[in-house]
Amino acid sequence: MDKTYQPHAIERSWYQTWEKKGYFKPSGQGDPYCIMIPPPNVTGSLHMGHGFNNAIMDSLIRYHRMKGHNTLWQPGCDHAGIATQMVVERQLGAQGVSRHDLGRDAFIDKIWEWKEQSGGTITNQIRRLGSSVDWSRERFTMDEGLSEAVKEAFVRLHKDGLIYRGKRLVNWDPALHTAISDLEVENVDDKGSLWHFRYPLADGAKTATGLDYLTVATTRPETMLGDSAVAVHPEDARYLGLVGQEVILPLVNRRIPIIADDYVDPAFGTGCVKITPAHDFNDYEVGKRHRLPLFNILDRDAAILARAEVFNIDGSVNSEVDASLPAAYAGLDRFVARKQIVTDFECLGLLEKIDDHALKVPMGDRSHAVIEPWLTDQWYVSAKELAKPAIKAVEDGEIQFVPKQYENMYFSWMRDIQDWCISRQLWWGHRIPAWYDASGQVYVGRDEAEVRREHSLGDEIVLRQDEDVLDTWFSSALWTFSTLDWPKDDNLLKTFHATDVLVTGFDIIFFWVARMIMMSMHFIKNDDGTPQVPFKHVYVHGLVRDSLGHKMSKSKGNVLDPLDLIDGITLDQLVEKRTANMMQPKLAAKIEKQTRNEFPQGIASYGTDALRFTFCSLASTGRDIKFDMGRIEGYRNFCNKIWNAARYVLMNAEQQDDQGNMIAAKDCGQQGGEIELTQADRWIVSRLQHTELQIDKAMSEFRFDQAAQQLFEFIWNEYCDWYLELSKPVLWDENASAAQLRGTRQTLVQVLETALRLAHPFMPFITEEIWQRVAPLAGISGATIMQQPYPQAEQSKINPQAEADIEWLKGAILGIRNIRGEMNISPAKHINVLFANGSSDDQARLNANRPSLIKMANLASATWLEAGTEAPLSATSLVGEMQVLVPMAGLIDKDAELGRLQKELDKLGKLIAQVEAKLSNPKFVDKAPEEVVAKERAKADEARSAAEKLQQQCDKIAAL
RNA sequence: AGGACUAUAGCUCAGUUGGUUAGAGCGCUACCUUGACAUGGUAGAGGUCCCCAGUUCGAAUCUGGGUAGUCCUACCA
Repeated sequence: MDKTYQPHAIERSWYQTWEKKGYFKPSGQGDPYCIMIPPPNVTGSLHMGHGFNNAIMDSLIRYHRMKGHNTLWQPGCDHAGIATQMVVERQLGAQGVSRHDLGRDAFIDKIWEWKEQSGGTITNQIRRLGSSVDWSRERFTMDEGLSEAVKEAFVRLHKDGLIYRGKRLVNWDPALHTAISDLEVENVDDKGSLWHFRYPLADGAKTATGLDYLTVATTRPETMLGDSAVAVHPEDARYLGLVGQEVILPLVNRRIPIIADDYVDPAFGTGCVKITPAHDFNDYEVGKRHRLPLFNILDRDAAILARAEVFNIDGSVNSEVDASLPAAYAGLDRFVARKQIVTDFECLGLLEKIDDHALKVPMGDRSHAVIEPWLTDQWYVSAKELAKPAIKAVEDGEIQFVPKQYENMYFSWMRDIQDWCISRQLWWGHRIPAWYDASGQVYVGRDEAEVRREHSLGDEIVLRQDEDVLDTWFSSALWTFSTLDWPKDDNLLKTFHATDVLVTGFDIIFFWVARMIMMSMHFIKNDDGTPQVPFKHVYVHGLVRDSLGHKMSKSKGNVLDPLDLIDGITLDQLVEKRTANMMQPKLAAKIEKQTRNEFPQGIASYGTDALRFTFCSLASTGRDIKFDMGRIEGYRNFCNKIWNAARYVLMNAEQQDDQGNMIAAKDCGQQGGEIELTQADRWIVSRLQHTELQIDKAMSEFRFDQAAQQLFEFIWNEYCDWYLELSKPVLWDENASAAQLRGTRQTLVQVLETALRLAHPFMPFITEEIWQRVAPLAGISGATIMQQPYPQAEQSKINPQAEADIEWLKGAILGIRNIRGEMNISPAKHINVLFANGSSDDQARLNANRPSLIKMANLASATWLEAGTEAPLSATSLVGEMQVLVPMAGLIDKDAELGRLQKELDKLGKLIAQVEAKLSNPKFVDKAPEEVVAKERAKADEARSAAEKLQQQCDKIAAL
């Protein structure tokens, strides 16, 4: 083995081997365990969030696979309608071609081309992350099978009355020319204005204060062209008499009524609200209540129409209204029209004032265009009914969120869920399985033939399929079962559904998690006919942020590619990567500066295992993680530590014990005929059992950080720091018996072999690489560590006596090292140490551990001082009652030792004061549980006795 | 506007049902190339657990109120 750990030398080849040999496929044996990968966008590339997500899922998958489960990790990608279409349109745009130039079919072909070309990026990244997904079951939401599932779901929901088509206000994205759902709208803070317009009263009417106009305040002047009323609060005394009368809408010269509605807040602005039902969601509701006509004044680009399209609120055309708009605005973009209209009001003397106003502007999450509420025909899923069982499943604990607080977020959204607009005016996606005849009558079916058959439509009737496609999230909502061959075959579905855990970020709980629950429970049934949940647990992890706590995003230029942490990247390459293809090239300079500042040396190569271990160690309670380069470097060092520990073990154990002398793993820790175990051997085996228990506990609670921590501490602080060192005096002892040597060698091997299995779910590559060399020494044959059983603690191997003995030994060594370190005694100096005032147990322990003690504390001698024998003047450390004495002569300065003792005494003094304060409080003694009081008493006694001994020592030295 | 979450060492974070001398990694200081490892070893320094009240024998932990930050949902024209 190389002297240092070189991750790139081992990772790729192991992954290829695993994949080629089919180790990622379900074993077909044991209880099923299944995770569905949250499908990344096919044309994107994985970022740190995916790396985090994958690290957790693969840890769970490998853990359960080793536990003997029939394990499936289902991979795949999402077609990501809008995002993907935008990417390809942008590419075409760079060549001066629009999608309309190509036409629908050719454009879709282009997207497929791009998907073929870029889809490999993600699968390569998933492989590099070591994710043990079953590639043979890889799915894409636009695959034929999944497309069938989408059609099936649509048709059935429609039959069940849960999908309908309707003309309503939707969030219209004027840049992308499509409707989007509420969730795809981001409300962004903006500083705007509140314009106060005067609307003259008709027919000479006057307000209570004698004015001949009403003043309305608006943030969107241009929509006044579509006003169909002015509303006041029904109890607003100022305007009571005017309700039912009319105002003349300026510029348009339309008479519109003054209505009374609770919606109006009399305290805000003037208490008069212009009502534009076709361009505002609240006004739409008001309009519905008052049966007002809707004046649609905008086209799909959000430019002003020449003539308003007029509908009543029920969608019928209102022929009584003259709907022509002032010609001056026709064709103007809404923001241009806004300026013009304000100017025109001013000219008419009808602009009262302009106030600054903070508001939220709705923006499309993809296009960042200002969203326009717009009246169109769209398809909707009616969500209320679907939500009911989905809410109940979480209430009943059939689905559990981890951490639990996310359940509240889920409930609050689900209990107030709105219908879901699922149609999109895009080309890339699942075409809606609906057909129209010449009169506009709509028919829903799996295909045209079915529609004709079911509705007895002859060939003479021309049918035209709906041009629209479905929201990407519609197909994603079916992911847990559409990937398992639904609706064609329920074999896999019966085995792996409900899946075990969904691992995801909180940002898509509404988009995806909630909808998966609704869809699964509608379509999939348990054996007893009850609705089946898609997964039993939802593990919600936080976002990965940069070192400053900022969200990573391309436009900020602070994204990290997990592969760059694995392989490393030079500074120049990183800058190049972050500033290439910028939407706003101006930012490039800033990003470059920031990057050069944060990574002056570029990024070193840390390897997959270190990256994964870092993610696991940071995965605590669902909170966001600030990615800290110090952590990954530390865990790369941890890998190196494991690597070198293995080198040491192999160096000592290879070609030493043939198979005949091998003890079976299960006997490790027991005294055998040809094997003699030291207390250190029993100790490390005992500590290993504790570690196994704690890791199991952590995994059952999704506490990957604790599992990682346990592993780290066991391997580094116990196995490497102590056990390996304790093995040296045995292995290097010329007088050691063959049985003792075997005992230690085999404990070294077996604990290492077990620890590798323990660590494998978190660091798959290094554990496999080393295990291949170590397993044969442990008498284990097997092709891969992946298929070995996960270590399980055995109560019989927990050995409190051995643990106490080694704790004693550690205490003595630490005491001596402390004196050595504090007193600046050269590490090269072999010193003589005396042990005094101890029990017979102490004496026995000294005798049993003398060689270890001498080696690890670098002593010349360790001598038991018989009672009554005068000790030379010494620096002192205590192990319980026993004194460990380092004679000062020629080594230690008197004042230095006094200083050191005083420091100890100060510490003890504080402790004693603290504990005695408690104990002298009668309320504490009376009320606290007895064992707590007893513990405090013992603590006080121990501290007092120690202080007393150290004080004596102090006095003795001071007296010189 | 409502809600959630966060605040612990210089930095990144653990800290279970209230009882720990409040921990880890990184960084820092000193010493050390000793036959697994300098991607290392040994020893050490470093904390008013955001603030204020309360409950309790006892609070980093529970309650209330602040402060600061992050986020979600809804939204007043």
